[in-house]
Amino acid sequence: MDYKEIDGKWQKAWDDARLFEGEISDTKKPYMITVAFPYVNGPQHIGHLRTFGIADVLARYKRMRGYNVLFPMGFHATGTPILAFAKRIKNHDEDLIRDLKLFHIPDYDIEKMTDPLFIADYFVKEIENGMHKAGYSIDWRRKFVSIEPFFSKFVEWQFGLLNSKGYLVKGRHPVGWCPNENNAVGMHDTKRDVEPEIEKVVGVKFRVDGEDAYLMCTTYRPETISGVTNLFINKDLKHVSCKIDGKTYYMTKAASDILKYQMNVEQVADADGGALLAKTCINPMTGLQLPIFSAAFVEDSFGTGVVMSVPAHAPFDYAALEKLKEQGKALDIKPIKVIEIPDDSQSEFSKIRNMPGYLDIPSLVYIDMFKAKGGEDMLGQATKLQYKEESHHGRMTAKGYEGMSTAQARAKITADMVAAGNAMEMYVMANSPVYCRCGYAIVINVVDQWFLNYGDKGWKELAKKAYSEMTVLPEKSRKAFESAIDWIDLRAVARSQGLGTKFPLEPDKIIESLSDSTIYMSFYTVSAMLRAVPVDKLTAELFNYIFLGHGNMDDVSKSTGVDYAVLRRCKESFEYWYTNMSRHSGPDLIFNHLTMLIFNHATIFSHKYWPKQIVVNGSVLSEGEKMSKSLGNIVPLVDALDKYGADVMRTMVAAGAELFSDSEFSSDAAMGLDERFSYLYDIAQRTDDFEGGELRHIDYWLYSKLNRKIRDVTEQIEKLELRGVSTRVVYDSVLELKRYVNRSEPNGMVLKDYITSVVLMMAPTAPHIAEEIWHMLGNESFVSTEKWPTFDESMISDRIEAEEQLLDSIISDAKQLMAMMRKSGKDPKAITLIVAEEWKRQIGNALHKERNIKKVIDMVNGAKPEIDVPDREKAMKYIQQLAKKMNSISYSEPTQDEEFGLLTEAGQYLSESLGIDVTLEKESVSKSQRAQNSAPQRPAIDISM
RNA sequence: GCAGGGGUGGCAGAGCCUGGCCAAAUGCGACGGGCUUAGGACCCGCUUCCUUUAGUGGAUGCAAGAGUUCAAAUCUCUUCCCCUGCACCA
Repeated sequence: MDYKEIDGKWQKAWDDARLFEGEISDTKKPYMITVAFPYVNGPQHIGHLRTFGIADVLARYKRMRGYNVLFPMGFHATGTPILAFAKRIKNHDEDLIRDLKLFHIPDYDIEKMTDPLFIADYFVKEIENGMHKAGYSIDWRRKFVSIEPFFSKFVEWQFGLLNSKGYLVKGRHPVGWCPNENNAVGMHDTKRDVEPEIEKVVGVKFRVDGEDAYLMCTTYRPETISGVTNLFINKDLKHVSCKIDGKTYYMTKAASDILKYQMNVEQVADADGGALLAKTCINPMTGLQLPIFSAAFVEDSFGTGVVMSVPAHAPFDYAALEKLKEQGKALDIKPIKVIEIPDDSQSEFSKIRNMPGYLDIPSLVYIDMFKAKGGEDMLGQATKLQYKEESHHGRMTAKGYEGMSTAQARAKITADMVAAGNAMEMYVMANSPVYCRCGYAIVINVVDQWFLNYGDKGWKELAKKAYSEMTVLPEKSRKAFESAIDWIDLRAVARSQGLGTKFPLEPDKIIESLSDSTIYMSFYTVSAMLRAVPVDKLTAELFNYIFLGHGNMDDVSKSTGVDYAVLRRCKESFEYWYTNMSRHSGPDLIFNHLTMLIFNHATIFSHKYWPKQIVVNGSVLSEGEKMSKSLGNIVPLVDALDKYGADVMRTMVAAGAELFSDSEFSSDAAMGLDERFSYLYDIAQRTDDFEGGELRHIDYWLYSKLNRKIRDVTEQIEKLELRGVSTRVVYDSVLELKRYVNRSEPNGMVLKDYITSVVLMMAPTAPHIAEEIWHMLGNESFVSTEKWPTFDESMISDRIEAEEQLLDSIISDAKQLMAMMRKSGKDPKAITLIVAEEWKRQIGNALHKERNIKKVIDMVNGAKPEIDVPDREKAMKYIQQLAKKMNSISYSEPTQDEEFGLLTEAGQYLSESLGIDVTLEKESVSKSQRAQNSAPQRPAIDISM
């Protein structure tokens, strides 16, 4: 098949007919589909086909269901990536240039890509071209780019609105920070692209006995505070005393240098580590006096450089104390156990705890466990396992928290301690040191920032309400959104660099590029009309009128100078289309864009304009691997479309996997699809070669399969379970047709009916081939706007399908038998099939129903027999045989005569398939010894030699 | 660590919600055979083990273990393992 020619032909025909241009209608219900617009910093590869392709399948399906469908598209260019792209070109970045060449981008264009606007413009065109070639049913009149001035006006309006609602707040937030360059660093700004992992920990204050000063220890395990027996410092490090919020603390100098980014730390004086060892502290939970020792494992710049020691629950602490004891120090320190692991838990701990020698010191158990195993970092591994098992199975024994789970106690103790002023929350970098590209180690800075306050309670409630009314596909991603809505809190909205809209409250900043695109979908409803309006006329008043219905047309027209007809059409367009919108994207956007979209819609638009559906889909693997530059398996979309055709690619990538999982591109699968499409195309061409005529068993079978298919596929496509749709429509249809054609001479009318419906069901995923076959079948209309087929429940017959299956099992049984005979040198001449008697069916059905042998025996052999049998002894034997496999007895619908009739009709098919004469007889008249082996839907087979 | 998703035959992947007709669809791959000058095309068979030289039988089996049930890939619990996300970044 010449896919390229077919694709081009129908794409042009659709364009000429302006088939996909959405206009509002009085009679048809709207259905608007929007996809997260593509970011224009690179060409499209086949991965893009997934989200956009699925959306297009839905658009095409809904169109066939009679909806007035609008599928618009725009382009995203705000933020820093395009600037970074231009910078890399300027620096002649070889990797990037090589990638671009892979996509056949000519040198003279690459040279111009030092200009960000050129880049954006270039890829807008590239992507639009690819989308056209993929056959998306997009209304292109509405496209816009997110850096166009008229869109910026819309974004400014939105932020003004959010500010007036009080959702823009100034706040403080921990970020990875380069002390050298003085700016925030994310993963992309670090050496080897390491994400700085910021963790919240608890800083516990231990008051120095007899002084108004404290030693503070950061800990992940506040539940063990009452088990603290002493503190550790490293006396060889440089220490200082410093003031934090009026209180004096001792810590290492390095720690205080780092901590000053996240709190008010003022260094007062140097402090001598050795002198600190002479002091003691008070445990804020138990009041115990704690000595201070020196230990080498204490790190200079992690936390405060002061560590609390819990020998019962921390292998490092236990080991350090043991070492001290060897030196004659810390002799009176005894581990204090505060967490107990029950004996019956499935922990490693409980397996060996009761061995002699463990004086109720959990950490010692873990240490010995790993000592026995040997290997590196014995204490580290012991710590890890103990932490894990105590977190999982542990129960508190500490005073005041007895019986609590470790997790509960951790939260409760933290809260109690903070409330009493004995602890504070602070941040540490879990994977420190992380280095900025400039070479400096990154610290944590708590910075002032403008935020969108998604933590606002009222707003959250509103978002939850909006979400609860939405359809989410696939259903199993629902929970992810629920936790995202709960979790999302302050979100920084301004950045110091990047393309985009200026932040109204701080005009030297740019609005962060996910924040500027939370409600842009609504802009599609008016973009084509507003493009003609001078930008300075796009005031807040105008947007308030169009999107919120504020004010009246005359006033707005007068004050903005915009023609009232334009205003009215914009308002009508928005109010029509935006009542029914489905939003599509990949799962990576759940925790940011999609959640923000829910929040912003909920607060900006009135209830009827909230999104009705969110669809999240997986991505695409290329030949079994994730697409990546290093593997070199990135396939440019346009190349693939040219090589395999749009429909093969659409079916494979968009419909090749379940919604949430990754689909896979492979040339094998492409060949497989090509074969099936070709088969459908060929057989459609031949429908007129066959006569009509009275319907036979096999015709009813095909109708049954077809109607079942329509029923199931309709149900699946509604849920966008496209893998099921494509296997049923493409793969299964070919299998069914092959069987139908093999079984006997096709009925031309039946064949055409079948193919017509299959083509209609193919239209959303494989629209070009569907159009081609549709017209080949003699239709003049576009299949793209035809009606989706309906099914007739009465044509779906389990029985007929089971009966056809019976033929298959007879054939395979007989083949097996003949093979066996030939193996032993015998030569089969003819086959007799012996159909089981009626009483066997009755017994089988009774057993199936009653599941009770005695009852059935009674029915045959009792005082008042309900089942009439010719020979009671035989019948008893038969019951016993069946009883053994009670669970697998199925109900037999066909009577002996019906089964006989079916086999008679299929006689020729059986003979041909087996290559041997097949005759039939009933059990009662058969003289064969094998006749008694016959069972309902399992005729006995007698082979004569 | 927290949150979400998952673990099915050589591979991919259905089935699980609504337990029984499930040794488990379908596709790919491997193997054997046919067709053919040839074949990456097409057709047939086979792809857990045992049994049977006239069949429909049996065992084991859907990460591991336990439970519920007449009956478990499917329901419940526990454990192990894998993937994704954890923010100012599109």
